[in-house]
Amino acid sequence: MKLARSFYERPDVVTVARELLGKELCVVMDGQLTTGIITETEAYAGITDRASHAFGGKRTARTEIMYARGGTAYVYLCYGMHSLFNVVTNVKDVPHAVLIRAILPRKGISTMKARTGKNVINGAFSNGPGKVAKALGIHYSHSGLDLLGKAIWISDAGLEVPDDQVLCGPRIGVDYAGDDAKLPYRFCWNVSVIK
DNA sequence: CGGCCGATCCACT
DNA sequence: GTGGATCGGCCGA
Repeated sequence: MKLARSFYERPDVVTVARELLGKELCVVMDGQLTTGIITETEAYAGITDRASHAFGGKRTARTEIMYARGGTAYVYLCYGMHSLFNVVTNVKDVPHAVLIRAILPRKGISTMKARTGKNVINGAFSNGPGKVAKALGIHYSHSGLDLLGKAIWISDAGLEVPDDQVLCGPRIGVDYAGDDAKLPYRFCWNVSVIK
């Protein structure tokens, strides 16, 4: 069942990041359906969060998408070669977002393998935000798409994600953010217990 | 307009 | 564990 607008528009981005674990991210690109269970997320808490692109209320052509209403896709290019996919949360003009860092591929696996080439190492797959977007066919030009639309949406797969299977800790790659880099805004569902 | 840098990934040692 | 790839976005001049 597709998640409703109200799921994304809630005020606490950290809660949304936690609850996105176990949900199914579904994407139709190039006529191909690919989906995966979300296993790792990070919250970016808007204008007060030094690690966020919207820190200090900054608005640019790129970050403007973060100010859209909850349930919008924010995708941007990192290191000149990787698209990173985020879920915009909270109401319009509050630039909160959740980065999807890892998924467990579910449907369209052969399509994902074709897109990512030989990115299958030690049994892991689609772990890492750049690889997730690549496997799902998401490009930074897709930034701004509605998550209640027909290209990208998220479903409640009916999976239970108990607290004792969830790791919570600091975010990755945000050392530049000072004290905010230490905030426990990263959630990881321990995949080894899923099977 | 020039220069710096990044919410990363992979090959290689 | 480490360094290179690679280029859009952002800022300062």
